Amino acid sequence: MSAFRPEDFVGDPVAIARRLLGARLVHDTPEGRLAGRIVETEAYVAATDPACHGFRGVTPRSAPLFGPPGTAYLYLIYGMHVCFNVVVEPAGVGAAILVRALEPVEGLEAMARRRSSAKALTDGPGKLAQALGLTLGMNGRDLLGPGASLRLEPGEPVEDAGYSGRIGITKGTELPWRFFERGNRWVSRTPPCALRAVGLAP
DNA sequence: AGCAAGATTAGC
DNA sequence: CTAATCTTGCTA
Repeated sequence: MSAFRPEDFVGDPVAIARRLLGARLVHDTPEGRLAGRIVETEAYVAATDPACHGFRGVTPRSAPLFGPPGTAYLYLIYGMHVCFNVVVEPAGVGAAILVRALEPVEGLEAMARRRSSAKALTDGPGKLAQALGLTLGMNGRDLLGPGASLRLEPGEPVEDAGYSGRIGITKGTELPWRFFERGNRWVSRTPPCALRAVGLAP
């Protein structure tokens, strides 16, 4: 596989979230190329999922979420952190994969500058957005075009993946829609409640 | 028009 | 454990 096609992001959103592990998120900036391997994801689906921003239909904020597959959907959370998602499913459906963690691959120095820290570069949704310089202005962009400065590229599939309930939400916690590469240091720690919610712990 | 909650993070 | 910080979307 040389490049993603829109149809790679159509199908079961949960399966796509799992499959996205190992793909590369690349941002070409004036200071150089910033890239990371996706090691933690979560699926959100408007139709059935109360935690999804599109659950109550299209709103000004969630509009990009209803775009075509391979679109970027970014939003501001807690008034200060940007979160990055990849839209999946045909236009109008409203589903996306939140990228929660990256393993830094290229441009570590620039990432550290943006983060003003050498550690904790990309081990959280807000942190990776800051490290890669992702902003709300990138909302609605196509991530699959070969010329896109912000793009998604296929990578080696992740063999050893774990799953759990999604983190940091209050609705839909029982859905096993979070995926991560086992043993990767950039994956955020799984709270016990996220395991219990999906029956993985007593 | 007013307000509570939020797909988080850093710092004490 | 809690403050920070501000937009969104509901309720009136």
